Amino acid sequence: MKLSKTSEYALRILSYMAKDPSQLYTAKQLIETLHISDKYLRQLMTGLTKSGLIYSIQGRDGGYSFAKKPTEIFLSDIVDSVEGMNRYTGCILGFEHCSDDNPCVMHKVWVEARKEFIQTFTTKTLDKLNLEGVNKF
Amino acid sequence: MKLSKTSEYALRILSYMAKDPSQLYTAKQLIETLHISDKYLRQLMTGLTKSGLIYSIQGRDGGYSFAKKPTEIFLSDIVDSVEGMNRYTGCILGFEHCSDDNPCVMHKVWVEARKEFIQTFTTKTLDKLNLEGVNKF
DNA sequence: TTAATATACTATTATAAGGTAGCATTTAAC
DNA sequence: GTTAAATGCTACCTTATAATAGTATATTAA
Repeated sequence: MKLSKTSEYALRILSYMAKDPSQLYTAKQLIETLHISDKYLRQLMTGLTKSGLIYSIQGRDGGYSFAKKPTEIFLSDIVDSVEGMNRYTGCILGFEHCSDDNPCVMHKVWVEARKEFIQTFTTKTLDKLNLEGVNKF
Repeated sequence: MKLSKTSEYALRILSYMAKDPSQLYTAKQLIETLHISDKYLRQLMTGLTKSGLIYSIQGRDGGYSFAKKPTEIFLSDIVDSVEGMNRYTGCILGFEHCSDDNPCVMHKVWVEARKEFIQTFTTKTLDKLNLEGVNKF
């Protein structure tokens, strides 16, 4: 019931940016505000750029900004772009061929338990979060 | 939204054993039926033994059996004993001090999303699973 | 008491995730 | 053009998880 560290970072960064979505953010600024290591953040941002959630401007006075509006970015989009689709689906017992039609013994329990999670993350957009105090930590 | 491989194995093994809970199962039998590697399964079983879910009988004609009845073993007990308590709780954004009183921006969303998971795993016991075809994979 | 058949323990190896380093590339101010 | 300030790329290092190997210990049947 954990997401990867990389997902945590991606959600933190984009939540922070969503508070003022039209701004251009430099890597330096994000690093200092959110306390994420330099090179790791850049890698992550490159990934988010390639997946189309943000765009980057290279060179002097460059930085990152939203490519889609926060009203159009679902939380699941962020997780999916970092972890690869379906990372957080799949059988809890690790069976390859487990499905609704051919369920493992824990299938029903697992599917119901994660339904709320998937439901929330595929319907909530970035702007729906209460972004007050987004960088207070 | 994943559990560790070790949790997967633990759930698989105990689900299998729960179909005939009074039986004494040898490591060999579990390995052959469930296709888990020899030494890894033994390590795992030693851990489950220490956490009090099963007991082991050493020596010739030994094996593993339930220390608690499947009706008394919650799915969360199994996961907790393998992963350590609270492995699947904690803040989705990785903030140490995030709590109901001092929530991060995603706290509310996250708490609601995982509620069903925690609810299910802390209330469902092993015997409540539909154990038909537990070893068909 | 010996041999056979179990589990227990400890150390090692392999793989994946997380994180770091250095150089290359791009762009705007001057 | 040159320089400064920004992102991009690739390779490497570190740490944690997963898996393996070998030896020790326990128990029972003969």
